[in-house]
Amino acid sequence: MNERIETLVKDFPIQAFQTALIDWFQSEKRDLPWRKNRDPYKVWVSEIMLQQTKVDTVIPYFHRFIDKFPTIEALANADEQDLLKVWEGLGYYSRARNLQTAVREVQASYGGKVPMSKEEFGKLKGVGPYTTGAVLSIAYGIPEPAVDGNVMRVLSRIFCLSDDIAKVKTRTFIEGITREIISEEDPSSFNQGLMELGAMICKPGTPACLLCPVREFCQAYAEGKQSDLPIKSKAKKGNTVHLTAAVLLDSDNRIIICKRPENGLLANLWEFPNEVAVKNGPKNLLSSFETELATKHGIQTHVESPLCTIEHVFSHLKWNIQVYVGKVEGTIEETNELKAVAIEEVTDYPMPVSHQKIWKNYLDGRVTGR
DNA sequence: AACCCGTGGCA
DNA sequence: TTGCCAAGGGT
Repeated sequence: MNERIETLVKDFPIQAFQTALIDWFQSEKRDLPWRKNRDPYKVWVSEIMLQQTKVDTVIPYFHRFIDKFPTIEALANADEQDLLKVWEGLGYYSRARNLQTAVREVQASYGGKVPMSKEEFGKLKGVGPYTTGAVLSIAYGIPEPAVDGNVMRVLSRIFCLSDDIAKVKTRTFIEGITREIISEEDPSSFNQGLMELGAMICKPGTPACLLCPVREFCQAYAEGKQSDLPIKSKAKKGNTVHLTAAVLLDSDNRIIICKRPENGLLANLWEFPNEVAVKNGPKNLLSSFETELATKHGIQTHVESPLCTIEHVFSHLKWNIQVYVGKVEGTIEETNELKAVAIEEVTDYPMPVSHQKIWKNYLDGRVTGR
């Protein structure tokens, strides 16, 4: 244990803190679907879904996911497109693909049973330090820290830490603190208690200290600094990318969609043909767009009329999409990356929310006769 | 270490 | 409207 952690923990009433936190968690915890049992697979799925995602958003996805893929075997054998369709709209799609890679590894190397050692489990794709601690403590009762944003905020206030919680080093440091104060008897309730406290009481901004079960242990509260902690450096805001896109119909009124590359942003999801817009006038823009579609997909297109503008904000960039309606000459040659599908079949394909917006706009326009 | 990777809710 | 935030991990 390093010297700074030793100093912080030396006079901290560990036993009393554990009892207050765990008792509060036992009586106040929310009734969440992944808390119905300790099936390591279901705990694992929930923890992946909850990464950077709110509980209320995850709940319906969790139900649909477990309904469709109830076991490790079911997920391991699933088609990736079916998997992405269930994940559609949840974001961070590599989580889903990494999870499938990981359960296949569990099938191949661990007889289909989620491994209990942090070395083995933590090595799996998409499983980092937080998820390792969360799954091992909740499913198996192993006293391993599970330090997420909640825990960093709570412990920054309890111990009055001014470290920047945006830094990886700070998470490692707080894991060290947690290792010293975690309950060996009930690490599951301890870890979940810290997170539940962060979510329900010890919120960002102004926390509800008067309702806090561990207020008497909180140094920030004692010093009136609870609203100034934790320290978190700002993320730089992303640039805007201007795109030109089109809903294209072939001579059979089928819709042209294409598959995104297998790596990077929105990997392997489907979308309407689009290109980065060139910085020229509208006429020039559209003709160069048609040229790019011909070069890239080998399709002859006629972009005809504007449909809508879509603004879509990502965590690290923004899309501004000028959308048009147009036609493709004849029928296209379908490939793995390019398809012409019936109007009713478009939503069978996993699409990012930005392109779902485009499709909704197109269908609304058809209904109103635009 | 810094950047990439989604989305929706909310002050 | 804009920025911030949410049970992070990969590279």
